Amino acid sequence: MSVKTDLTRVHEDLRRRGYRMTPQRETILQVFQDMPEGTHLSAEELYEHLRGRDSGISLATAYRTLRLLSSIGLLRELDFAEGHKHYELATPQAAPHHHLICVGCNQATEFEAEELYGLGLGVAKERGFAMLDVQYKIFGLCPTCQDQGTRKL
Amino acid sequence: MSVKTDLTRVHEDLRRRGYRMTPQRETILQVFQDMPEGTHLSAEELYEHLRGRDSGISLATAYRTLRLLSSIGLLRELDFAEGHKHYELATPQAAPHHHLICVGCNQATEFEAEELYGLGLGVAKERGFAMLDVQYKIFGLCPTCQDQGTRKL
DNA sequence: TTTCGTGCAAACCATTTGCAGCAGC
DNA sequence: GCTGCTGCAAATGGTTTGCACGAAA
Repeated sequence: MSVKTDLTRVHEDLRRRGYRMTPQRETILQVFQDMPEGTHLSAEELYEHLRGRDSGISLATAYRTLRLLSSIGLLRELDFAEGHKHYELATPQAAPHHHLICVGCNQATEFEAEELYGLGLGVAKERGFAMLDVQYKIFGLCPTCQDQGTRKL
Repeated sequence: MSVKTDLTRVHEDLRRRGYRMTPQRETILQVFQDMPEGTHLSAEELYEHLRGRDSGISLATAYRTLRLLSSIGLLRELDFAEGHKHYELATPQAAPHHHLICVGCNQATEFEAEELYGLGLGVAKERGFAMLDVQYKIFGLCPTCQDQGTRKL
């Protein structure tokens, strides 16, 4: 789990597919690794972190890297229905965490539910699909937003 | 289940909230009702159908109406992670259907899984949320796309 | 040295919005 | 007649792309 080992692995993952390791890609991965487990960032949020580090990495590169890292399975692309994507470190296998989303304040809380993974595998297999990911989302109003009746249209 | 009864109900749903019934809204609803159960359309796709009917309804109105009808629960907003939303008739209660999505060709297949609704209710309740909707998605590669190895990046 | 990756700015695409006229009720 | 609704066109916001230069391997 050391950072050094991790980077080496990433480097190999990239090269195996004909991609290169660059300081930008390294930095972006580092940002995700430095955050509490399960944190998810939008491209814009990642860009803010990068600016904080004076990395000089452009927004375009942030987007390109997010896409690349997702495509090789290092990040997971999340889509809450709010107009932009979020990304999180894809912990190798392990508990895929699902989300409870407040449509009032857009806050997303995580939770686990083992059975969802198996269920997905079953359905996928049944239809000859090779499953890549499952996402379960509950949309609702959090206690605070229920009080305020502030569902924004 | 007659169309006439349905429209009256919609009319009332709208008026109760201070909205008006217009021919545009009626037509758009009709488009959804005329499609096979469970069909989902993007705004752009709806617009094509509207053009086909020579309705003269603008794209802006299509968007506005989709949002409105979703907000009062007549349509359900779906979000496959492909950059634009889809909408489908929200059958009053009944089996919420979930989706198996091929990331290669973007085709979405539906399936049912009763247990997902109850699971959502449980998690939501546990945290004081008022649940509005649950969506379960399985991402993967359909048989055809597995063969072609055509996951588009 | 050959590609691939990056920054920049312009382009894109889905969606939203300001406005003036039109239409429910 | 008041006010919400619509069409149009312009604006917005997230994301992608063309290009020329810089840098992995």
